[in-house]
Amino acid sequence: MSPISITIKDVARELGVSYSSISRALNGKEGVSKETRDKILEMAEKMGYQPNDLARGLVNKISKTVGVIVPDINNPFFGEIVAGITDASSENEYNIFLCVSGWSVKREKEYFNTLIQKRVDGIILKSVGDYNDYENIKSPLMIIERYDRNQKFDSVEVDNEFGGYLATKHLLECGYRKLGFISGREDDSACKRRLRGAQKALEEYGLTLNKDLVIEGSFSIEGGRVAAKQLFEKGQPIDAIFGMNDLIALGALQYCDETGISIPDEVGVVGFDNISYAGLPQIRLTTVHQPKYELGKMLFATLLEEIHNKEEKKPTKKIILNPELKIRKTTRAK
Amino acid sequence: MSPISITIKDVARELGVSYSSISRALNGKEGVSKETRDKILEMAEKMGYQPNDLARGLVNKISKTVGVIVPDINNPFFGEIVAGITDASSENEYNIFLCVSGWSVKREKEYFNTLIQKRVDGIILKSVGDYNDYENIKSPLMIIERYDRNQKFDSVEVDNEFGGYLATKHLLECGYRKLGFISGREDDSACKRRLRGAQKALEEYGLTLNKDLVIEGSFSIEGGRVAAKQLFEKGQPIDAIFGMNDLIALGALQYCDETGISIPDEVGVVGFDNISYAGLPQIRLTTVHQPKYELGKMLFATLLEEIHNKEEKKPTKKIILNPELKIRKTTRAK
DNA sequence: GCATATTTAACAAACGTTTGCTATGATGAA
DNA sequence: TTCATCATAGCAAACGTTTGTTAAATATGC
Repeated sequence: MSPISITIKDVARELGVSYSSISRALNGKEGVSKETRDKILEMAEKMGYQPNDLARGLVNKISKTVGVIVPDINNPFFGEIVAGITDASSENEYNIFLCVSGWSVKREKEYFNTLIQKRVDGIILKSVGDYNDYENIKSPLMIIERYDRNQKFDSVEVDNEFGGYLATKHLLECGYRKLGFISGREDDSACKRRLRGAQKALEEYGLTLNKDLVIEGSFSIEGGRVAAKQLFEKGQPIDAIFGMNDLIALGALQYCDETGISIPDEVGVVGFDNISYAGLPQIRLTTVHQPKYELGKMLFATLLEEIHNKEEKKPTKKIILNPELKIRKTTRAK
Repeated sequence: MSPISITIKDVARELGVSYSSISRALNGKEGVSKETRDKILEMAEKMGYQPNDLARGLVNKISKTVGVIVPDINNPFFGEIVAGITDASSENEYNIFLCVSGWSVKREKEYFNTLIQKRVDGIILKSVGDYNDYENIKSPLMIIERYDRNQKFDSVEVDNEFGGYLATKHLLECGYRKLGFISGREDDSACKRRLRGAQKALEEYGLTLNKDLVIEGSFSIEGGRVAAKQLFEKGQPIDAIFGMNDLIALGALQYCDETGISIPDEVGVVGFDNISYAGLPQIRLTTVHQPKYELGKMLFATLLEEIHNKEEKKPTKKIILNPELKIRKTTRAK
């Protein structure tokens, strides 16, 4: 009757050698002669020995595991970030726990807790709540799109304010003047900063951001569609929409399609993120590009640094990448 | 100097009680009086005690963790399946390790190994290689789109052959006769079965599947685009394309757009999966719907059953859901 | 050939839990 | 009062590793 799972001790018994030697041989540490090392390696291989990472983690206090919490894995923005993270992590022999909060603060907190219990080495988080809730966390934490006033955590993100500025300025340059804005969540920090950028652009044109024309929707196609409906039904004239992400912009486009509003003549639309579908010939959404995959890679790389230098308290890092305007066919030529 | 992480022993010391009592209290087991139980719970809470799941897993031999290996997280087909899996797992207090093989057999194998080492309770796998490689695995294994001749593993999937049949029959009913097929990978079992269904439909129309008109591409938009190019440049007349997934079909559409081929008059296109973008008003791709999210939920639920009944060897389960044809505007009316 | 340095390997403690067993004290029956 | 019963709580082993320390064996220097 073979054991469920064969351990270091089984190999040791088979070879009549102590298990400390097995451990050292397997980990390439010194203190074993080449001869016994080879013998051990061979036998371990032959017996199909697989180290138990739970036990390893317990003694090493390193689980080679990180947690990733995102609100929505089906939004390609997060999908691509996660792709970057998994690639970077597997290059470093790390595994990731994927947690999808579904925009629920409660679930996010629960996930955070179980990750702590799983003793992950670090966490990469896009919070839907308040980052300050995580203030006294001891494990390394990377923030996607941070905005904690205290700047307690490392973060990697695109310059959202500048992105919002680019998008809005473009609409204005195209001659649109009655801009509506569709945000994702009331207190999403990235949205806030994109709006701040928008305001800047408007001011350059002697305009001002009308709070009435900023609709709170949700970060999804359907959310964009209903928000667009609300926007148009307010009665105020609208000739352009800045959707805070591509999904929202896609939803707005859908609404215009349904109601026969012609794009880009009657109304111009610009999104944010540049998800892959935005570039399809049938869509060709004008949008602000974010280097999502690279963002993911950097998030992991920076987290890993943090993990390695856990001891020395270095100043928090805030890495900012540049967004880029992609002009396509949902805005008219200047 | 507070300890890095506070343990059961710290709580015990604080309370002057043995740690077995702590454990029993925390786990709601009997053998502790209500009085001490309350005292313990309160103190654990106050000290911010977080159980160590590594230690727990070590003794319980259950890690409350499952591994998921998919080829590509940015294909919404897998994205939605994973969403279903994560939702189901979090309902059951499980965490998932997300592994993205990038269609590489080597990476898939490596991931599989590390998952074993992490002592996951089970694995959900879409293999890009041969399932028989996993023949003598002891841990519960769920297969996405299985085709192991020996039927050794449980699986949940859509009836691919029927789906292929539906798509092809639809093209024929619309009057298209010169069908080209774009497959994802040479030996992808789902593709094979979709083609078998296609063959059946062709035969009903007295036609036969011409191997020359089956192109091996890759499961991506770009893959679909170049495969479509190849298909048309073969010189044989083509008036319809069945892309083995929506990404491929989208790529074919893109090629047609670039070369001025009009859809659906000159050429009809049908895809497979019904990813959310296929339904956008600008796209409206005719395709075969798969209930992806539900697939994910069932995959996890079935795996969990397996985990719980690990002992008794039950016959392998093969759950098959029905696909559904979504007729939209990339095929002309009958 | 002897003392010493060095390599190799074994022992045992530790990591943070769970749990079977035992000891203690209280309770109840006779 | 005495004995059996029972609820409560403590002890210690176990899970599968890593690693500091010690012991044995071999090699080195004179």
